[in-house]
Amino acid sequence: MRSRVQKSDIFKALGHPVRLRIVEGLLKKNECNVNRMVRELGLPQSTVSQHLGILKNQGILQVRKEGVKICYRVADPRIRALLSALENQP
Amino acid sequence: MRSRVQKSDIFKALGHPVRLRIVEGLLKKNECNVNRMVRELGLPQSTVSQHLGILKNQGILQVRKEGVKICYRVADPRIRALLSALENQP
DNA sequence: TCGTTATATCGTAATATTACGATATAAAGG
DNA sequence: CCTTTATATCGTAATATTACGATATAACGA
Repeated sequence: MRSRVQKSDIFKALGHPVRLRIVEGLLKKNECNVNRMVRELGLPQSTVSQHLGILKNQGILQVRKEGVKICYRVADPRIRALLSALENQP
Repeated sequence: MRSRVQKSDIFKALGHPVRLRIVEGLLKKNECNVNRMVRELGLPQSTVSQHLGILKNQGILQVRKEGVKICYRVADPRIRALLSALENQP
């Protein structure tokens, strides 16, 4: 339940370089399946899946099944705003 | 120094409920010394100091000495934008 | 100088996270 | 049914974080 997710949990979930790369990639691509992320990240499948699970649990990502493939996308609209807040003003 | 801080490190630093409370309090008050934060947070002084150190190391907080007291404030202008990005429409 | 106040750092036990191979599950195609 | 492909979960060793008392440091006032 996203209502039970604390604000600090959102930050915590994004506070890992791999997870941040996943989220940024998804914002760019809109949607991506696990295997493609595994290839692009160059990390073991179990590692990527574990990170995806964390992001999903915080309500940051959302899942859609497409046959055998599982496609992830960013579910929380605040995430894009969050990241662009870091890009701007040095 | 801030140039070496990864984006995910900013999120990581904010990804703890106590540190987030500290930062939010400082954004509200503009500036605050350690002892006052200790009183307001109701946590041991060493615990608060440890969290302040983490926030300072990431360039999120900045320090000013005022006699014996050490006053902290938010140094990184992106932090306010970051937090308000989370407030709005979920 | 001494005591007090304010803050940081140390030491460390408890807890949490991370990475990753091994294994499980489940859909699709033959 | 069997195999392959895609993904999740398990088990666990290594590592990191957390909380907090104890201790150190440093400035101030008496």
